[in-house]
Amino acid sequence: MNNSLSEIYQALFLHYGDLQWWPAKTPYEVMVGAILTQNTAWTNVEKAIGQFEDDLTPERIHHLPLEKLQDLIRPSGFYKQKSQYLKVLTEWFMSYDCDVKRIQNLPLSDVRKELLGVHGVGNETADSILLYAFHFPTFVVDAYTMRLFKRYPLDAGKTYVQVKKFIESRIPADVLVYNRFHALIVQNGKEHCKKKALCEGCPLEGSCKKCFD
DNA sequence: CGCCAGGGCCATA
DNA sequence: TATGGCCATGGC
Repeated sequence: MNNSLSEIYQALFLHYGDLQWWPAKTPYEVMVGAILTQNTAWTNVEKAIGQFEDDLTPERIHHLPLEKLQDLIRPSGFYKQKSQYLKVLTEWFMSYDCDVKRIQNLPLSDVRKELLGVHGVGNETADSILLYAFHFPTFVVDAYTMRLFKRYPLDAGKTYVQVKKFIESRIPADVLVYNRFHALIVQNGKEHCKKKALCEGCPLEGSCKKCFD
């Protein structure tokens, strides 16, 4: 990965160190968190997941009445939609007997297409589940990533898939590296690349265009 | 009080 | 392909 994209990775890695995601106990908890965190602060997701008191399983969600499920996840916001999303995503998982290894034996592109067919699972949620729950080498693009490449002098493309392909074509497919890079982009984004650019002290200061959204 | 967070769906052009 | 409205809570 000898290109200017790797310079971003190197700069962030030197500054922040070896960050890792995803804070979850089981693959299924990753899936749930991926839904609950949609346009939502992670602190709110933690409150919602905490409501389950260490009993967060596909079987429980499957049998829980919709209203009860909504009560539990309310702190994460958008609870009416997300309760539906959790239901259908859980159905999908159960259609594989909740067998992660069985899913991992399928082609990445196939699983990705299936996830995108689940109502409530878009590009980022699908990639988050693929990478963090199933450990497929797929890169997760998010709002911070899009923002970074709008401001950085690299033509990574305009759409989600374009930016994703741009990165994946320049950085070898590696679960650990993709995990770390995404975590670094988000950490940096929280400090320096929100809607308002806060470039002071940013490890990319000087090479970034500093343009605004 | 307003802004915004680790999006996605849907209608519209 | 690309906007815009909508969904909802909690931290700051």
